[in-house]
Amino acid sequence: MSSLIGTYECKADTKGRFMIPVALRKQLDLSNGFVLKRAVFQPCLELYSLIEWESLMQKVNKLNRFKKKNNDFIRRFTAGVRTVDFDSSGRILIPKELAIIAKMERDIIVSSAVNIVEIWDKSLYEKAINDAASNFADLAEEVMGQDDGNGVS
Amino acid sequence: MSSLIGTYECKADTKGRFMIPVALRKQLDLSNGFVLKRAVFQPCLELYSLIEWESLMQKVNKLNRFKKKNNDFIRRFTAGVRTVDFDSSGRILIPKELAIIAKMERDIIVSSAVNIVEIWDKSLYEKAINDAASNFADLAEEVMGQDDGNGVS
DNA sequence: TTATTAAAGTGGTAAAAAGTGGTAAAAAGT
DNA sequence: ACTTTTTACCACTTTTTACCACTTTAATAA
Repeated sequence: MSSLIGTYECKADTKGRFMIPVALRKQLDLSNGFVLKRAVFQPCLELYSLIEWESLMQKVNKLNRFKKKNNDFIRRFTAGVRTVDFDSSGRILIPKELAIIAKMERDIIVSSAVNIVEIWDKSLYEKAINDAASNFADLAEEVMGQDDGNGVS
Repeated sequence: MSSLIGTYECKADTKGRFMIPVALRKQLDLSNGFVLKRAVFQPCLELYSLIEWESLMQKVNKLNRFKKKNNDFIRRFTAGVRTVDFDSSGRILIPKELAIIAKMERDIIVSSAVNIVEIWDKSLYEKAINDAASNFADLAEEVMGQDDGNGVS
């Protein structure tokens, strides 16, 4: 699958449904449904095409479950998976539990991340972006910002 | 066989019964009953379809029972195995001993783990998930390999 | 053993909650 | 200006919850 492009803002309705922006929807393979899951490191959700998910699971399926590490990995990685579909009007419904995990309110950010789509509550998204930005600044300064005249300006 | 997909939250009634969510139930082969057992590594229960269980038992049966270690393993592994069925309304009853082993209270998590279903007390599940998150990067690297473009983000 | 009692398990149902499908009007894009 | 997309609803269906009443199994005491 070619990589997806775009960050979009949308609004959820009272039932927790919202429309995936057309521009993004056009890039998705709608034929087989999707898998929505909680992300591992961030309070957001991830949307996989079913194809993508199944091929991941095929790999996971090869793991020996009598190793605790594998067992833990499988559990953590597949935590909070749900299948979702677009309804007749092109909306998806975020299951209650997942909406709670990602602290989703009205304003939603839908953002492509290579071959999956991330779904965020808007304010958390902005926070994450800002945090990442300031970390990056620190990192850049630490690595490149020595006062010896050889730093990168 | 394609993998099971879904993490659901349910509530047990006073008798320790709860409904397997339809979405998950639809994915299960209901014709032959199920095997419920305590997990090896974690305080949770595992639900196997009979097919899945048979194939696991076939592996176990290959072990040489004249070795004490194997014998001990088999005993422990098959301890607390129970067959369960859905009742007329699609509920399953967790046998008392198993409920105690998994410390199950009202809030239950039912979660697919590739080809079996794990059943957890909610608070223990959350704890397990959070514990796993802290070393997920290491886990993922070890379990799935990395940086080959097919890894897990 | 058998009668008595407690605990575990079964079956069903009304009411609440969650999810589905649709549409008119507002907003955005062309 | 007109077409497309999104929002904010409403009405409806399905699923789940929280019960109650009953049957079976197990445990205990006479």
